[in-house]
Amino acid sequence: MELLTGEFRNTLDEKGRLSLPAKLRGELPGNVLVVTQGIDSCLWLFPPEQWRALSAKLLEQTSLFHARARLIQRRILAPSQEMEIDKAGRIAIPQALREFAGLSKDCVILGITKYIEIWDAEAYRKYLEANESEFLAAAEELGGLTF
Amino acid sequence: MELLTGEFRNTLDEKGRLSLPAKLRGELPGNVLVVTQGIDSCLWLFPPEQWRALSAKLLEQTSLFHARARLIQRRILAPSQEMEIDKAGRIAIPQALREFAGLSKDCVILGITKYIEIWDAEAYRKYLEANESEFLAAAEELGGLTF
DNA sequence: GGATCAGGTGGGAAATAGTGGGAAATAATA
DNA sequence: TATTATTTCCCACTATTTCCCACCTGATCC
Repeated sequence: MELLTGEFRNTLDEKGRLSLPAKLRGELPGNVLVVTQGIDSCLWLFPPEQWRALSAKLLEQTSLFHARARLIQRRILAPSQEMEIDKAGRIAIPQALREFAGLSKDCVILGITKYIEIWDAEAYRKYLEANESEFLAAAEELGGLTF
Repeated sequence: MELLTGEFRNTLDEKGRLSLPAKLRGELPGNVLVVTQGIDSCLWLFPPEQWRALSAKLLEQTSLFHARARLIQRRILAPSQEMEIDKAGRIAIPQALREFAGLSKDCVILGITKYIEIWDAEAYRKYLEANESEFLAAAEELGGLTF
């Protein structure tokens, strides 16, 4: 698996299906992805292997008897579902997740090296707009990196 | 049994029955679940095996002679009931538990890897809303997890 | 330029899941 | 014991999901 990258724009159809760009699909190990709620209003898609690694780490740190742990479990682990990529290269996004991310028709698909994000196009535009200055500040902090 | 995950939204009918999502049902070992009061206003559903393990651990740590222990026992162990899943894939939620979790018509069903939670939809929305900043703080702390 | 191909989109039909409700069985009440 | 209420079992309707195929569009190739 090479690095998953690229920004794409596809449409969610009436049945809640979204085409994964062929460029990304080509880099995936199989035809199954784990879809879950991201932080910020987007969805995260992981290849099952990666997800197992991440969720195992999360589970280690959490106990049913700590409020914070329950919050993490409910917010990240619980919403996750394994979904199969159909013959046309689409995944069906479960309804609860569609609602969470506010997906309507136009979606943005981001390849972020090891996982994929899905945003509602409009929501993503607003997110970028709202965080532009924060981004510039973060970039300043990276100043130490020489290039 | 794989991991039970996914967030679903089903409706409690007039007779107090709730469909378990097929996705979750498929991962369950049998057709019996132990239902009990959870922490926060939700119900917990365990496969009998898991429940035995958890309740045994709870009992070990607790003594009849400590007030706190009795509280744990009354709050978690006592309300538990074994319920059977009917042919249509539903479980009947005992009235006392329905009241505890404030279940009305719309319910949220969460698969949390080893057990299932049931929430009133509205109550869950409020819980998430009330804890959003706590969640973001917790997520920041997870920053140590490399991925 | 026209044919071919691949990626993306839409939709019909069959199968499955979720929901509601009737009737029999059981339990509770007077 | 008669009556009422509750639970259980079963069936039926509806919505959703899944599977499959067809179409459109833009790029490539001859």
